Amino acid sequence: MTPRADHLTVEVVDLIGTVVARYHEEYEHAASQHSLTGAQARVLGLLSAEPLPMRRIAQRLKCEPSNITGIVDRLESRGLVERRPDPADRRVKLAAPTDEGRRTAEALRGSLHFAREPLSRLTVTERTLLKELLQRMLGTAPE
Amino acid sequence: MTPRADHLTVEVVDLIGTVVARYHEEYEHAASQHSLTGAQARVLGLLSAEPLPMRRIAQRLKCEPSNITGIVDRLESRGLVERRPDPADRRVKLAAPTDEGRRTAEALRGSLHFAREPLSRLTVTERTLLKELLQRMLGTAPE
DNA sequence: TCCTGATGCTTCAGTAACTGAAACAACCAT
DNA sequence: ATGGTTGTTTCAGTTACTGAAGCATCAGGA
Repeated sequence: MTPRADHLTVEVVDLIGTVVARYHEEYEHAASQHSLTGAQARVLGLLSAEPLPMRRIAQRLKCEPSNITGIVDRLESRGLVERRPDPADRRVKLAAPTDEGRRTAEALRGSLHFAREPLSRLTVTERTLLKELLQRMLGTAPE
Repeated sequence: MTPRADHLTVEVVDLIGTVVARYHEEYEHAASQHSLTGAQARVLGLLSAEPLPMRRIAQRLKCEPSNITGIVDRLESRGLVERRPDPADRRVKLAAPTDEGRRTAEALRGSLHFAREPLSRLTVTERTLLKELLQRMLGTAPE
């Protein structure tokens, strides 16, 4: 009963691959419309929710902290992000979006077509169904 | 009737974002287990289906041809890919996997857990449903 | 046949993303 | 205070990527 590579599963995986590719395309496109790289857009998006220490950003993005230094440098030199001291720990630097950074992050979210265009082909019932299937798949289903 | 940012849609988009992130993680991980970068793995995967001119690889990966030169260079220097002349057009070079390249591509496919692990949480009926929803969403539904 | 323009690949310069090691400051427990 | 740990940066080195320039080849006319 081990469906090593049954036809249906392969088809679904292929579809997910297509979704991933399209999502990426759109994300990079939206980012470059605001003169950001994908990595910069991801960091800015994270920070727009909440200022974070460098180290946490690296954890979220699953990369080395030394990498984040450079990305935040570039965002900072463009006035989208600033580094603040952490009052609780003087080793830590908190990266926080500036007002302009927040505006850019907002605009970025808005230009992400992926939210609207492909999903608009589904009815509300179908969207709910899709949501539940994805939750089960990801193991994040509420019990 | 423009669901600008209705709650359900946002939730689904978030879930898709999670799927995308997890897919990428696994892909990069699988690639690095074979000492390949993500880009190299993608090119090798493409070629394992069929040898291709540089130009076509660039189109598929949506990047500049000059970029592909470097990636294929690295694959070639590791003996996974070779460049052959195209008998029909002497300008063209076909990139084709070597035997070892084919074996590596095969092993890579095998170590892609994403195919099995998350989907195994769904029943056959659910998988079929998911397939249909994704097809409709991507606009590739068979009418 | 000889131009001429388009096409396919590479080379080059320049930037961004990334890793891993080393350095430094500040933290924390003894 | 000592010493180990942690957070950030710096540095060297690799890969991925773009855009411009160059070279060879092709394909269509005059």
